[in-house]
Amino acid sequence: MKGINMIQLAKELGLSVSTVSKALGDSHEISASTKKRVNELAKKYNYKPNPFASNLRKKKGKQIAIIIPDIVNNFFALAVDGIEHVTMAKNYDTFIYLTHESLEREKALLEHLENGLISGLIISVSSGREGYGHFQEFYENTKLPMVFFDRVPDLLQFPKVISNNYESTFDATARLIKAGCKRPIFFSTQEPLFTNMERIRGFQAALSSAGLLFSEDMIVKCSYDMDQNYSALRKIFLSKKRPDGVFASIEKFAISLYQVCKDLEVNIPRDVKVIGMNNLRTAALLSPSLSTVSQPSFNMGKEAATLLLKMIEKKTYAAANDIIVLKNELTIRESLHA
Amino acid sequence: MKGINMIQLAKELGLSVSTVSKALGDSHEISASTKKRVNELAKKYNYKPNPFASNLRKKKGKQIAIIIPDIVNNFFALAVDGIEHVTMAKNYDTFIYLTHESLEREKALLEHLENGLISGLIISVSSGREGYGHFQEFYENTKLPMVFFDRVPDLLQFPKVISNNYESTFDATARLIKAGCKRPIFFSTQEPLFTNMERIRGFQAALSSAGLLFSEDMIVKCSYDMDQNYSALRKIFLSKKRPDGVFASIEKFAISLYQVCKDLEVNIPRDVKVIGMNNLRTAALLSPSLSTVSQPSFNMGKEAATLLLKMIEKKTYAAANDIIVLKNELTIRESLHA
DNA sequence: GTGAAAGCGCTAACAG
DNA sequence: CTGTTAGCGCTTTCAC
Repeated sequence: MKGINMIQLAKELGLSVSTVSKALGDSHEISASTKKRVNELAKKYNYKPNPFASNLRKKKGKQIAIIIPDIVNNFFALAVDGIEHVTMAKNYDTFIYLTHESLEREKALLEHLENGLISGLIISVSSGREGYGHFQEFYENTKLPMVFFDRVPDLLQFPKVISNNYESTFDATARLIKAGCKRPIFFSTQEPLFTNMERIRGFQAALSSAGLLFSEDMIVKCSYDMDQNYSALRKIFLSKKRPDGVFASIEKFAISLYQVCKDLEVNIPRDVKVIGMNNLRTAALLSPSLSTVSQPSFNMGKEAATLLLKMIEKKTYAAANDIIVLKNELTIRESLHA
Repeated sequence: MKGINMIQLAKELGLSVSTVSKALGDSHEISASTKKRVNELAKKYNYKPNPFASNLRKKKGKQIAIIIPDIVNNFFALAVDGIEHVTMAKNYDTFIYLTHESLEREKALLEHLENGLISGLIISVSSGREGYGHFQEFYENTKLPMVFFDRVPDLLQFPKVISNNYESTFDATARLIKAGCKRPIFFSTQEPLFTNMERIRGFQAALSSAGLLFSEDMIVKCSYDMDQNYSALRKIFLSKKRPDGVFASIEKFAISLYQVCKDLEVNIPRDVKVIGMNNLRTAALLSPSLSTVSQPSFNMGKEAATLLLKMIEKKTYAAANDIIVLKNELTIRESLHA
């Protein structure tokens, strides 16, 4: 029962392997009747073509990979959901790899994937600290279709799916200011990620357009480590130059902030107004409810996967410069009330 | 540069392919000096063995699969994180498949994976509605190592990683009662999942041990659809026989409940006390902060993967009856204050 | 310690 | 419409 192969099938049918192969591939050069016979016997024996053999022969397969920094983050979880949605529909198998924000890990992963395991790659970058040479190199070595989403290497010529970070951060910051903030700060990642840079640009532009002065210490580099983050924020809120508004660019950051404010009895929104960039379903249930800029994560995943599969199946050419921009959504809640 | 293979390597080295193969595999029958030469040239050319060829030849590979109902759920996201933690360390590639609670999808997936793509499987089941024949069948057909976690098929003889659902639900329910609840209810999944059954058992036992009467309508079957769920809960809280305590067995359920209570102005914890089974980082920040039973999800994933890889690498035999039980953690917060 | 040869299961020319 | 043949790139006897 286990491991019946085409040769045995062919033998039992009194046909040649190649005929069987073509029949199973629904080739036009095979008669309907043989196709039927072949398919029936294949089903009877629960025959499944060996993907290694066929991939080896065809020099490609229906496997792709996702490389993301983290899965315990609603944004990425939703994106994976979106990706899986389309790969499943098209019968692709999807590998998942997590970099945990480690550049080393990301490089090692790409190098590993040069072995030809996959036919395409969806990536959200872990860091821009040392440039994106490894992606370029991967591409040179493999010529594999790659699509980036959200955290994209801005300087590289690859198809990308992003959301309108500049505009939405501009709008959010404007709301912060409108609600009375004179000295809002921006909780930023430590790495020079394009996504984050765009948001900072939006933040700055909103300040300047409201006639407020921007200073470097308005950008607070946060850590992905919750404990470290907590201490750093605590220090800031204990200092005399306490901020009166916060834009938290990452899901985790707003959570840390809420904890700090709770413990220090800093009142949100009276003492400090907050907007968080995230996709937490619980945002509306926090105390106070958290105003959010949420990204269309599921759809970003879907778009990225759709694009990738098109490239793999060559239904589209030279997608290399495609940039798909989706819209973020601003939801004002209690944390921003004047 | 792209696609150099062993034959070319061998040619350039003036060696035979088999020698090169053995050298790269660090075989004892190859001299240290040739090994060195081979490895150096391989590195120089960035040679990567073709996994399809080697998998085909060896009839197995270093790929495994995860099948889970959902990734947009902190429990599963954390479990995947735990799994990836160990597969990464051992250089396994990990496929991810989502069933979205669909039995059909689950069956189709298993059937697909009978093609031999993977060497092992980690599963959290989507439903027990029609038994677990498909898992048994998959095993008969493939003899592949399989490990179940959390949502496990209780009647099947496979290794499992679970947490102490009975005990922790018992304890949680006891706390609900101790806080004054006379008529607590249990928000349950619709499917007869083992996990859930265990929790219900714990719930019932706690009632009976406190001398309270159990009635069938204390078990409320919730939907995974948030909207549907919302309406159903709303109805319950508008009825005259309003519950005074809730144990929410799934992450989403507590969220829906909070929304309903907020909208209906039912006060938590005064009017109804709540404990939720989940791993939300925001539980402490909800209003009121949510008491939780949290599962050791990351570790469950780790244990499951560790066990699976051991089975694959035959370092352990007949693990078929292994059941690893980890402990859940009860955290009391405002939602339960008397 | 090294090499020759067979073949994993499949696909794709090419012939007929 | 069907069959023959030649590999895909690697591992593994078995000789030497």
